[in-house]
Amino acid sequence: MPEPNTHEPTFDRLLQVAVEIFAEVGFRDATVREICTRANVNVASVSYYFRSKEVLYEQAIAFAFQEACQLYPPDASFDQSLSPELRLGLVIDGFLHKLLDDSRLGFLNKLIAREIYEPTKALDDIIATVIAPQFKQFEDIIQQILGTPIDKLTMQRCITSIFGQCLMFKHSRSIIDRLYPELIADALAIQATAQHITQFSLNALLPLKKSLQESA
Amino acid sequence: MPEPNTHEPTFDRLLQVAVEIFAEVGFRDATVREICTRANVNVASVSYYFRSKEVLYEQAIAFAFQEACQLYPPDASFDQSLSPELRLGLVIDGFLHKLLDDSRLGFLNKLIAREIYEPTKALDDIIATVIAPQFKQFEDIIQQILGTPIDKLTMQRCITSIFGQCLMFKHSRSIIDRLYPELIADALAIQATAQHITQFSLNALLPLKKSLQESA
DNA sequence: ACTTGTTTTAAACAACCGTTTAAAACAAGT
DNA sequence: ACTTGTTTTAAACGGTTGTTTAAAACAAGT
Repeated sequence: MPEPNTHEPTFDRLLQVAVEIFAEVGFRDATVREICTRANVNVASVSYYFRSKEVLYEQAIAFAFQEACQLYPPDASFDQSLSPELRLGLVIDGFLHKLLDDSRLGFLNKLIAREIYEPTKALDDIIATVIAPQFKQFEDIIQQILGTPIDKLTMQRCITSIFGQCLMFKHSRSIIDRLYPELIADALAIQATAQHITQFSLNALLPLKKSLQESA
Repeated sequence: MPEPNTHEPTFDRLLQVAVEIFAEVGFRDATVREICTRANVNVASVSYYFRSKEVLYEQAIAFAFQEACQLYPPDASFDQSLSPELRLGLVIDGFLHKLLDDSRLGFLNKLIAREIYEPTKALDDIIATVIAPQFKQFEDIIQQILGTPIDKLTMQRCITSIFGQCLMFKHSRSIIDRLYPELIADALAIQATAQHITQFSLNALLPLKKSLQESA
């Protein structure tokens, strides 16, 4: 029985493995030798098919993005018929699971999380195509929850607060593992944690509504 | 006029510069050559005074810790006579400023933030001496705010939520700089952002108190 | 079978890393 | 002045990195 990855063309195997390894250890710590070894491919193939490690990285991100698009099409969180509170919960739950899941589902979000912490040239693209839209979605949801327009900076801070609570579990994973491992022990725990972040944020947002109404 | 760092002994200059560079670029991306160059010292000095780059790193962290301890002694946030709400604000404000300040004040917290994202052997020490106590302080404050004992996991999640909101501005600095630069434009803006995180978290915590009382 | 263009391969390259070496420079005690 | 122990120095070492090379293997058309 031949290895499964021997049948697919070299180019595709390289891309797939590149996504995995870049997501695992980041651009800097990933070596083209490791990528090629795991893809059953000669070291020179990276230079041959892509021009450099950098180009391979960009293509890997693009590939992961395409893969993600067709893997999970427009979420239920975009369904405008649902209440904004429910949609906020769906977004957070999906985001957290993708950040913590170790299957192919989470590769894109892991690449992005790495790119956020240690940016490369690719970050600006990622912000434009992924992060800014996600922030916009948060903004819309928050807007609908509050009902009334809100101060621009306050809105930015609220988005940051929600986003920060989620990313904590990726960027500060080491702390979670050592101090609070139960919070992400299994899928159920993750779901409960997502539920907490949602409720925590909703609790925090509602008084903003009140103080706005009172001052009107 | 001789360079100021020529008078201090080699050992001390190495430590000081090491703290700076490790805080700036992290353990992996820091090169002993760069450290030695900026300290006006020969490359071999690292092996001579410390055994290796690793040991230098550990000593640098320890040095930064000592420096921080005598630079800002026990905060007002420990003053038990103040209200827990106020103390929460003080902790968050101090933490955020140290995370974002580029002077010597912030070196320790930057080293720690890096260590959290990409742990080395030093992390366990740091958790025991810095992070766990800080989390304990959050726990005490939250406890006092709520008045009544709270579920252990809920407590852990609340601490994580607050901590995550703060660390967002360090670990996801690239996003802030590109999308919401006004949030940390100057000391005043940072203070306002800290105020937001505090109010956001207080808003989120209070309903926990209510739901506990109601279920009692 | 032979040619042509593409793909794969083992080996080498140049640059950089942390670390070591052995000699030179220095300081202090006698 | 000379010895002894410490510090500094330029140079080199061994290993790893991304990238290149030039020859071998392969595929397809005629």
